Amino acid sequence: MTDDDRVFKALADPTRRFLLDLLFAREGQTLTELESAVAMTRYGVMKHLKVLEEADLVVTRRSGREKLHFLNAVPIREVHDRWIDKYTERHVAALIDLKNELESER
Amino acid sequence: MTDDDRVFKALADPTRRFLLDLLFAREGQTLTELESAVAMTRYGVMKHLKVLEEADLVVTRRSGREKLHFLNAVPIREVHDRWIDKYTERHVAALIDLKNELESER
DNA sequence: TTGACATGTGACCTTTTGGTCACCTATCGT
DNA sequence: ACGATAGGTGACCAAAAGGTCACATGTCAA
Repeated sequence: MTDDDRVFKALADPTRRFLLDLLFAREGQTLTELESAVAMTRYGVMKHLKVLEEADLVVTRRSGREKLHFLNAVPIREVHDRWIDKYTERHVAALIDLKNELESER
Repeated sequence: MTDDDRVFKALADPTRRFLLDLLFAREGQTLTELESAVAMTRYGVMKHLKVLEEADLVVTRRSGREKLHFLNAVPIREVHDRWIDKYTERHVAALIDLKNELESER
């Protein structure tokens, strides 16, 4: 499995995207903190965090008995740059689409 | 299942990303053409294309007995703008401002 | 030092996903 | 008209993913 593949697969699950949202809102949360924010047992959250870690979307630091989780945006940026930009051609395409959209509404 | 979810799930599979690559390289390919480019039966490709269509990443047009497939980058851009930029802090402010400006003129 | 707390592991189950196949319909060219 | 060609459907199967649980280790704090 390639790095890209791991990242895309990790992003495919809504719970995992929500965990990233939580870490984006506040870095350094523990498993227990994250667990309390989703309707799922600790074990489910652990599995999701493991997937995110293996995709390098989350990095961790031990602090005593706690494990702190941090969002790492680098893989997202890489996927973004290597793959998504190719299809979005943003600055030009967005304007063209918007123009068409507005014209069709007249 | 939300639109976002469908798009992320569709992008999670490497074969589907490859199909998008193929359509990016040459638009309007038929099922048979696409099939010949991947190590899989026609039925497998059909299933993947169905997932891509349901995510609106691929749009189609019938032409006689052929079905032509086209890449549609709009959902990718939406996911990109709504979700990925949040983590990558890209410089898209100008475009977004312009979009908002144009939209407010409606 | 001992009980509560934070995390970890492996087995287990269910649902989803990826893929194939038999069979079917529609359309083209001659 | 008719064979070849393009695409479609539903059943089916194996593998992977999502989730829970029993049990286990390490760490804090009084």
